[in-house]
Amino acid sequence: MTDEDPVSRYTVRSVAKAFRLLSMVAEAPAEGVTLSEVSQHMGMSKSAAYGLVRTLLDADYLYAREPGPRYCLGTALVWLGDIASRRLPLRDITAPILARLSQQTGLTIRVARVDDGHPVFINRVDAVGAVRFHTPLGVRELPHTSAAGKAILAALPDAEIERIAADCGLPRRTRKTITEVPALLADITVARRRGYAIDDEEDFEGVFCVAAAFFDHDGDCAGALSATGIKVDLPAWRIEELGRMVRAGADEVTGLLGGRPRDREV
Amino acid sequence: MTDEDPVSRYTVRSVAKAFRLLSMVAEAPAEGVTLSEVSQHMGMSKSAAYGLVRTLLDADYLYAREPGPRYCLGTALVWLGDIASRRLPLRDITAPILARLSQQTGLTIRVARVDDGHPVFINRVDAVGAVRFHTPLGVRELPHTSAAGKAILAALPDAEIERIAADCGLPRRTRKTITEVPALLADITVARRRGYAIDDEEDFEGVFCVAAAFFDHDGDCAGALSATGIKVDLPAWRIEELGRMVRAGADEVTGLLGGRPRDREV
DNA sequence: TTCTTTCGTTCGGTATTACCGCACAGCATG
DNA sequence: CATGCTGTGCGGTAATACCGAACGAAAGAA
Repeated sequence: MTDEDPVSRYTVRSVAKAFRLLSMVAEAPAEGVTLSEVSQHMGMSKSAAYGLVRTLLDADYLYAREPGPRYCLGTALVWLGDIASRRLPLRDITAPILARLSQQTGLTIRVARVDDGHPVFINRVDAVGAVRFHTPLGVRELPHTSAAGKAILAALPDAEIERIAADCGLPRRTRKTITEVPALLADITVARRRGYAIDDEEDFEGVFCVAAAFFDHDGDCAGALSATGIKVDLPAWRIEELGRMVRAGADEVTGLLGGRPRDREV
Repeated sequence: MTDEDPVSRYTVRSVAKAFRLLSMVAEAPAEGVTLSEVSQHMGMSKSAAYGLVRTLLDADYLYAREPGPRYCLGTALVWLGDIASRRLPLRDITAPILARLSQQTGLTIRVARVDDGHPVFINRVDAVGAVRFHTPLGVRELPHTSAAGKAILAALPDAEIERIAADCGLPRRTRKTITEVPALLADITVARRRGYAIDDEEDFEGVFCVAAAFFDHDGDCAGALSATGIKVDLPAWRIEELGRMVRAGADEVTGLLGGRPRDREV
């Protein structure tokens, strides 16, 4: 066997397998998975899967739900995830601003940080009584299908945008997703002038987002705030108002970061 | 070597080590840990620690913060923790009640589920502008030092309380921690009559908690709601009012669970 | 009922592997 | 310059995690 690419020489394979297992459980239905499903999806014998699962159970990374047993994500992950998210500096700084925007707008407000041009949402505040969007945290999202992603791209030079677009390939998510680089650049040019970016059903049908980026002390984009709602609830005048509010919130974050906004025309 | 107790025959040791490493990082300062600290605390060579860390980095369970590199908990844990906590049935049910209580009281409201008589907090809503308590989620807490723990104990027969007390040994946390079984039983008897439990600086100096339990369809205690504040802000009349509000919130949760409250006198 | 299937669990044996020791490179600091 | 830290690489070997087979139990079919 001379496979070198899939894992580096230094990768501890058992650990990588354990993480693949956790990802599999995370992507499976909430009821959990059975041991046989694990062994099948992981391509390993039942006894090997059993050992892995037992290890995860002992560490509370999984728990067994009767009947079945069906295995679900355990409380140790709640613990680690809580600590990890609390330690993200952006989260504490932005939390009160998220809460205020959520109250003012009655919408779901999220904050993303930048990861190589891609947005990674790190916190979310659902407005009371609002529609709940099942948006994951801690995942690198596509930059061209979300308002936050486009707000982040807008802070980069066009050449950089083209590089990122080439990397991820602008996959289609809905009928209205922008899948061509020129159209993306045009949309971002408009966003730069306007001061906020818009996602008009480009990620999910019927869902509308408004987002604005904030900047750190180097003038680099550190992330974006976004407001998410149902399109039918958002006439043009409301979007304009939302854009101003999100823009103001993002500028406030920039101030708290001790940052200065980069010139709009990059 | 004939050690059998520390790990069962089915434990995948590398994975257990990876989890110990994550716990270590979680308990270390927020700035992260260096490779040498890892190898020391884990009792393994630097090269072995390097392999583990590389594996965790590749999976985004850790990320390297410059300078140093110092290793911190990564976004994959935010992702998994978010999914895990969203899938806890109690969390969705109680979320709006937490938000309402937090607004009404201006305090931090938490919800715990039961794990063998111990409370495990699974969600928290900080009131805007309130003091932030650094209370972890997803961890089995001591039953006798928190209001939530005592509210949960109050739903158990005295014999069961004595067993749990013997298990964890009632360790002291502050000057006012109850460390003797008779005093604990007396405190819980009062809580049963009153309808809510109190933690009067028994876990942290200066911190006061009020909690009430809720019940599932079997009449078993499923968890508790608690309100946490600074003692100097809470005169007796306010505590009484808080107790009524928390009790009402917990009863509401009981209703949503399709449950019926167990008879107070167990 | 009885047969059949499928589940989770357990146990040796062996091929795989993860670890230790050592050596080297990049930075700081003295 | 020397000296103390880092993190990074590479063999060799002891440790190990995996496979395959088998068992008891439970669920479904005849």
